[in-house]
Amino acid sequence: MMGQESVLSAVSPEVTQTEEEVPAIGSSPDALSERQREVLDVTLELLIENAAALTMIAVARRANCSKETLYKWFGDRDGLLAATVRYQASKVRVQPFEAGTMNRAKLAEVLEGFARGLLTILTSDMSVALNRLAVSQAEAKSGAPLGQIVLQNGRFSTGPRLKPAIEAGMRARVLKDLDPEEAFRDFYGLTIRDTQIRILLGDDLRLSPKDIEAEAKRATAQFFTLYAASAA
Amino acid sequence: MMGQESVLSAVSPEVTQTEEEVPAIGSSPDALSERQREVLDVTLELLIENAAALTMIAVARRANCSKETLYKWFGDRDGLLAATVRYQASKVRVQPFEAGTMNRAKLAEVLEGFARGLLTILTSDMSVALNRLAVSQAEAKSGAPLGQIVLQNGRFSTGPRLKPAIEAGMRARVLKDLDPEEAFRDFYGLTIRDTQIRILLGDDLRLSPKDIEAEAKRATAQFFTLYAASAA
DNA sequence: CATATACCGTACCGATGGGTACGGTAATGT
DNA sequence: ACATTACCGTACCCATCGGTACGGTATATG
Repeated sequence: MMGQESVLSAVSPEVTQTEEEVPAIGSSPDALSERQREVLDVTLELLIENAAALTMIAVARRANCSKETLYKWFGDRDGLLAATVRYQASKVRVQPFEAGTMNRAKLAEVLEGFARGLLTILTSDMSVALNRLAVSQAEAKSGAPLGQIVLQNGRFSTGPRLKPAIEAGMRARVLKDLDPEEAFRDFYGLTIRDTQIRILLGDDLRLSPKDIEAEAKRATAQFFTLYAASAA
Repeated sequence: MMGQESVLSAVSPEVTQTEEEVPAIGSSPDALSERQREVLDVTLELLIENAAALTMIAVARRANCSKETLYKWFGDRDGLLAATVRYQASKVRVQPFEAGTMNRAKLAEVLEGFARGLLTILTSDMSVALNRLAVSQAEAKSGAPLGQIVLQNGRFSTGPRLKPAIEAGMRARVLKDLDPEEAFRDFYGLTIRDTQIRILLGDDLRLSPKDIEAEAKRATAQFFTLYAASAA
């Protein structure tokens, strides 16, 4: 017994002899086999289509696998969900921002790119579906804190990634002295405003790429208004 | 038959001879009897305690009423939920802001009060529970758009209420010329930032009254930085 | 008193869905 | 060739829950 055991180990005691697949970049896909990734893709698919209809049989049927296999791999329904969320999160790895000479134009570019990315992600069907799922499970004491994973992906991952740029901006005297975490949260607020919550609540608020571009520019300009170093 | 019929009108084929209650302004308490309000309070209670355990029998038991009565009054489960959300929304009516002389200090006071209120509401257990519920039901095509009601309460109600103040600020040359709706959304973003979504996702982020006070002041100051009229 | 109304409490029904068991099959290893 | 492994598909069990039915009681009304 135990050739491919439960993935939701969170520890993965021994397993993982990885006979075929390179773990790719660090992201650590938790030793998911090709087939397992297929299953998780199906789960995401169903989740986006209709979260209410996301049942074990539905997944098994569309993935052409048996329920028994699902339970063997993922333990139970929550395990499947957690694995799915983690899997999706692992797909969105981004470049960590390379430090270099920093000036206002460069910082503006980084900020704008960040805002664009954030708006694009958070308004996407995928993100909306995952956030809805995580929110609705958030109160359950179930050991799987989906919310944390989602936050990791939508906020905590981008936050630390942006902070170095802000700090570089401070060192280059482009920005005032400030707490990078607070500045980041301000920028986040200026970028997202009420967009995400409205979408999550079902408000039909769609952003075209043009809208996103404009919003990113606006947020960036506002950020500079708040935090640009006063004089030279 | 039919003395107190289904509340979730939306259809109510014949009924509604309205022998007693004026519908007041649109929203109105929808002619809820004392006993019905009791039931809805129980529902809210259960919702806050543990939304997953919010079952018809649970409500009936704690409210000491029969399931049959619940169905008679509210039609079905969704009807009960919708009535509950609407009921709670009806409890939070606020004063509509009285116009008067406007200056920077006065506007700052209004903004700060608004931000305080918004933060207080959106971080409360009640709001979190209702938002979780509405978010998780948002995709369902069910005729009851809980999300709209919740938005009405958490954003759309406060938005229009704040706009007159912003407009007054513009007229008094305290603020630049701007689109009140956009300015409101900016202020909303500066106030809430990532607070609400983090709480909804289960992040244990608690704000003390002191914190809320500070956040409100910060958001207000930032808003003026963005939008104060340049010179006199 | 008789009747109707409104409601409670309990029992019941049917569907759904999580979780398990089992038989069959294809591939792999010895 | 045989055993093992991993898996599919189906059938099955069981708990839960939405929704309905029914009997009983208190109140009001004529």
